[in-house]
Formats: sequence, structure tokens, C-alpha cells
Amino acid sequence: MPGTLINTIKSIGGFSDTDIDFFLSKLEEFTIIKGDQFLQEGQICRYLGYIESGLLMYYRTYDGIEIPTDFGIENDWASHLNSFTNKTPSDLNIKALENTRLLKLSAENFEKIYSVQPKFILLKDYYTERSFVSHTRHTADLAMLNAKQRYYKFMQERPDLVNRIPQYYIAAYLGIKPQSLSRLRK
Amino acid sequence: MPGTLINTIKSIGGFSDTDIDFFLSKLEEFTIIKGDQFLQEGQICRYLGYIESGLLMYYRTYDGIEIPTDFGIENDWASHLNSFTNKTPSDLNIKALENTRLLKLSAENFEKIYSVQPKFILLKDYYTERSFVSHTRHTADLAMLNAKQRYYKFMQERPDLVNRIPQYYIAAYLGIKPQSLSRLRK
DNA sequence: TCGCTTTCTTAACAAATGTGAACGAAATTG
DNA sequence: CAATTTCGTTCACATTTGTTAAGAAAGCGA
Repeated sequence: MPGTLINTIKSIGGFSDTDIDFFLSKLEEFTIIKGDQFLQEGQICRYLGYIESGLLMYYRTYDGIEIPTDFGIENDWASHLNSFTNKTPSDLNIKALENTRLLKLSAENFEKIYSVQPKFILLKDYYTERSFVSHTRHTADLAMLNAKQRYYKFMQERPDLVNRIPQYYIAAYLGIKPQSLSRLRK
Repeated sequence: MPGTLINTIKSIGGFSDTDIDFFLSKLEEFTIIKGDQFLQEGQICRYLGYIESGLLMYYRTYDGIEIPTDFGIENDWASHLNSFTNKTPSDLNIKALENTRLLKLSAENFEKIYSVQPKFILLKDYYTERSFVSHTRHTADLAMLNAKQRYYKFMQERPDLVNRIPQYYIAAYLGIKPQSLSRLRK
């Protein structure tokens, strides 16, 4: 039921119904089981995904420790665009924190869609911008705020996520230890 | 003397001498005085720059406080590509910490170059990738390491920058107070 | 150059955060 | 369902980082 996706696409650029139908025809439905990877470090990201339901976590590993850098939920795009576009090995991981239903578009199909209607490049621009902005915000938060402020801000800005992500991942995302987060929650 | 620039371009993709000459003909020399802005929040980034000499700081403002998120030096590209490509208002600032000589390419000239040789899009891909990677690394460092580790890592990875950037900007970049950085330096 | 402003350092103390360990709750597995 | 593992909480204590204030050093402009 890609109703929301259609609205998202329409809001990005003026696409005709024919364009949208062609775009939709290239999507594949796909489910990731909780705990499985959508993208693994070192691999090339072959898909641009659209999350219908579920929850994904973007993270880097650091001596084996997982440091989340972003999360994706319903109606978000999901990909690593540099790797997707340039076919370079990914430097980050994406995995499912819940069973996640995706509509995915392969790089080859993206090329086909793009050759028919170049305006679909706007999808990538839109996605890049959103992820870049949210990313630099988070970086500045880490540099600027103390642990309590970071946690309050996270609760205010992402109330939808607080109860869906394990505490230890929230703690790692906020750059604090799980015990300290537990203390803050009192 | 854009010798290094030419090598950089050649290493990115197989460009002919004609391509490169056309590219070079569209560049404008430009100097930013220490303290002046290359890009201001809210404005549209109209140029892709190549730093010949000098030092630029990318930063966000936070209740008037400047939080650096990245630095650019000799032979780095300088731009805010989302803003440059999509003509959207920038959410960050770029200013010169030293007098800085740039070769800059306007968005209009980039279009012309692209229409003659589409492979020049690789320049942007290359730049995007580098900045995204360095950015996520820094974010993970902020979340994962303590102040001392962050400072040591910065010294090891960017010895060329340590003595060119004011301490209080380094401190802000690393997410600590200037006094604490001073303490670490002993 | 002199005087002024900004930046850097130092110190004592306060506050925040990390550490290690223990325990119960919750989730997972077979 | 029971057994096992993982996760969240709490505590006491150690360590790190922030705060405030003051003076030294460096940079800047007249």
C-alpha cells in the first residue's frame, strides 16, 4: 500500500502519473528480519529502500562496538547513497531493530527510471539533504550539549523512537554509558 | 598554479586534456580574508571551491556559539554540496581562519562543464564521499571516545591543523571546554 | 611602539560521567 | 514451559570534565 510513498514522491517534484507508475513498477517488496543486516561494512549498497514499516539503525563499528549514527522508520528512505551511487564499499552498517518491510529499488532500476525521467534524481538529492542535515545536527549536539541535554533533546525530537530502541543503543547514540542513561531517566 | 588540482582531477576520472582545459577556463581566482565568510547560514552556496592555500572552517551556530564540524586546507574542495546542487539555503557556515586563496567554480559554470562532459559529475561524487566519511568518523569519535582520546586522535590524524587553529575552536570541535583542553595539553 | 583586547593557562572546587559489581526483569531459545 | 541469556537498574566509588576566577601571553589596532 504505497500511498504515502506516492505522496512523498509527488511532493518532491512534478511527476506525471505515468512517471510514478513506471517508478512503482520497478520496486520490489522485501522484508528484513529483526537483527539482520540491510547493508554491511565493506559491501556495496545495491538498493535504495523505502521503509513501509519497521525500524533500521545506521551504525559504525569501533573495535567491535556498535555506534549508531542514525535511525530510519516508516516512510523514511534507507540507503547509503555514496555507496549506492558510486558503487564504492560502504563504511557503515545498516541493520533492522524490528522486522522491517521495505520497497527497494536496485541501482540498475534506478538507472532505467532516471533515463526515462531524469527528474527522479531529485529523490536522491532530497534524501541526501535530509540525511546530511540530521547528521550534522547530531554531531553538533554531541559537541555542544551534556549528556542530560542530549537525552532530553532526543526524547523531545524523537518521542516515536525512545520506546522502540534498546537503551544501550540510545546510550551509544548519545555518547554515554547505559548506566549513566539509566541514572538520567530517574 | 593549479598543478595539484590537475592531478586531483585526473586521478578521479579519465579526462582528456581538452576536458581539463575547458574546466580550468571556468575557474575564477578568489581570496578570502581571514575572518570573512565563504558561506553564510541561510544563503545559497553558489560555488564549488578548490583551496590553493589557507584554511577554512565549517561550523554550525548554536545560540550564537560556533561549533566547528570540519576544516578544509590546501588541496581540499570547499563547498556545501547540497546547497550548491539543490539551490537550497545552507544550514551551515564556512569562514576563513587564514587568508585563503581559492579557485572557484560557479553553479552555472558547473552546468556548462557538465553538459560538455558529464563525467565531471564524478567531482561532486568524490567530494561528497570524502566529506561524508570524515563527518561520520568525527561523529562516532564524539560518541565513543573521551576528551583525552579525542584530542590525541585529532593530533595524530591532523598534525597539520593543530597549530593553525585557535585552541578554543579545537576544543569546540572536540566537544570540550577550552580550559579542559588546556589541561589535557600538559 | 604602546595600550587594548583576545586567547591561553592555571588552580581549587563542584558537578557530571564512568567503572565494576550485583541483582532482578525481560526476552530468547529449545 | 523452563533454562539461559541479555538487558536495565542501582549503588558506591573513581575519574573526568565543567565552572569560576585570575593572571600571563599573544595578537591587534592606533
